[in-house]
Amino acid sequence: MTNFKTGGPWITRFAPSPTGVLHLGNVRTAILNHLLARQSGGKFLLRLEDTDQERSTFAAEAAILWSLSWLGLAPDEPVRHQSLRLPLYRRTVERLLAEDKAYPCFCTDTELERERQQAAADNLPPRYSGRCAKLSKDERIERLGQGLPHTVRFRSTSEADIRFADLIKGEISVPATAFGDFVLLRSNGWPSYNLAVVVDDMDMGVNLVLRGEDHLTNTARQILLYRALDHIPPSFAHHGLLVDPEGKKLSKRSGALSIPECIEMGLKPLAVTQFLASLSGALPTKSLFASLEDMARAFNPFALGRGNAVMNIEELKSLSARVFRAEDPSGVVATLDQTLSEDDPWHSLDEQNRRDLVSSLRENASNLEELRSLLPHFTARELSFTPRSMTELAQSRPLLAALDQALAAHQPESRLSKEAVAALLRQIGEQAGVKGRLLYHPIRLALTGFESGSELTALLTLLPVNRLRERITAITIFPHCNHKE
RNA sequence: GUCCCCAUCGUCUAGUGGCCUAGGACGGCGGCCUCUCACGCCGCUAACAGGGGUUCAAACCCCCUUGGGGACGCCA
Repeated sequence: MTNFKTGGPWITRFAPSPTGVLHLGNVRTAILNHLLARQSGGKFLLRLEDTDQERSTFAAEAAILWSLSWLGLAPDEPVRHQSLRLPLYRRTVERLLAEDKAYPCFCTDTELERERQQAAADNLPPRYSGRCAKLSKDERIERLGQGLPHTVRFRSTSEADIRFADLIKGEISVPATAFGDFVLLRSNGWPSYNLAVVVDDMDMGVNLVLRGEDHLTNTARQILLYRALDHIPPSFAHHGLLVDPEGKKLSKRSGALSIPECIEMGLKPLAVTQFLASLSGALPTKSLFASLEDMARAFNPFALGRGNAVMNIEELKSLSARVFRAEDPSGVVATLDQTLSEDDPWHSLDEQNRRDLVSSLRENASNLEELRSLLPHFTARELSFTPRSMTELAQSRPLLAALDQALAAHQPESRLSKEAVAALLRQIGEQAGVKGRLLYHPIRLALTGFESGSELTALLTLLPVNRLRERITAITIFPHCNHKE
């Protein structure tokens, strides 16, 4: 039997319909397909299922492609559009028609709707009755001749249950009665989902279909189609769905984040991919990965979980913060170089200083935005204080004077070493007769304007001596009061 | 309603009949570090849904119950 070990290399695909933005549920499927293809030395393909003319938009298509590229999920072959391959689907349907494996159906929407309501009232499954399947050859020719609008349906009457070995779930059995004759070609000439999927997966050489378990019954339909077309079906693997903390279907407010929203929140793409893959059980959360390739190497398809996965935003955020703190600071430095306004004091810092600043501040931030908001602690030209802080500073005047004096002994342009800072703090602490909070807190306040932040000794090494003294002088002359409190 | 799938700490999971007194991660709680917040480190917490079988032995195999999810479109 084929399984993740004996099969492969896997040619996988992600096949979204361009009808909206990608959310975490969709993306999980894409990531799993991508990692599996990479891990097995196969290929990851991308196909846009834009056969619904009413709902598909170019804006959605662009957003999807953009989101995938943000995640780093580039396909190995050009993106395929189903809307560009209509003749292929049509030819396939004609073949099935000729072999009497499909038939035209002239039932109208209202007729079908009435049937469904009747079935519901009778507590029967809402399925197509197969009325048009029984039409005689002459009746068919006559109606076709009249140019009546019609769909083409597949004769799905199978006497045996449809069985297949799902690579994640194991043996699956779908009863032959689970669905009726389904539509292959709509009355507007466009293919239905099931037809297009089968034709394209065959044509693209896809050998593993990995998708959400909401497609389980579609799989049975598709297997029937493969048989009708004398083609061996690919392997199938169905993962559980993403659900909210209550176990309900993921809704907007329960964490159905879209990728644009993830970007807005400052989440790291690698964190999103790792989180989603680990939610499926196929990747550990403990270690961090440097790249998607790294992740693919560690990816274990055997561990893919069968059940649903509960979306936990806090866990995603915490993973993202870890990723953010672990990456090389130069990327962040470069981003700040480009995005901070030209007159921002940031640009007056030298390269080493900028790196040190980022490394230090990052410990208190979980993403770029938070880091950016901490920057003024160090770079602001003028600090402002609350009345309460000013009281504390006034009381600490002797201490601050001692600090200023001690700083005067150092080169104005230089930055202090950690050791020098430690010695200096000890010295002025003794001089002013204070220690602990009474020593550190006023200094932090005076130098940053904030009551909390990164380690004080690191802080003192980050600014050149003259800047430190400027700040102390500023508050002893006339500090800015923050009236907002 | 019918059919399908799923069921281990709060969450993601390890577990494929004896290595299970059920392991890890995240969270929570406590502590250490510490001027603060965060990071980091240490410790603790907490689960086999219930009931029947099979077996010398069951988290693991079978059945039932319960709970959850999904599917039943000229959407994908």
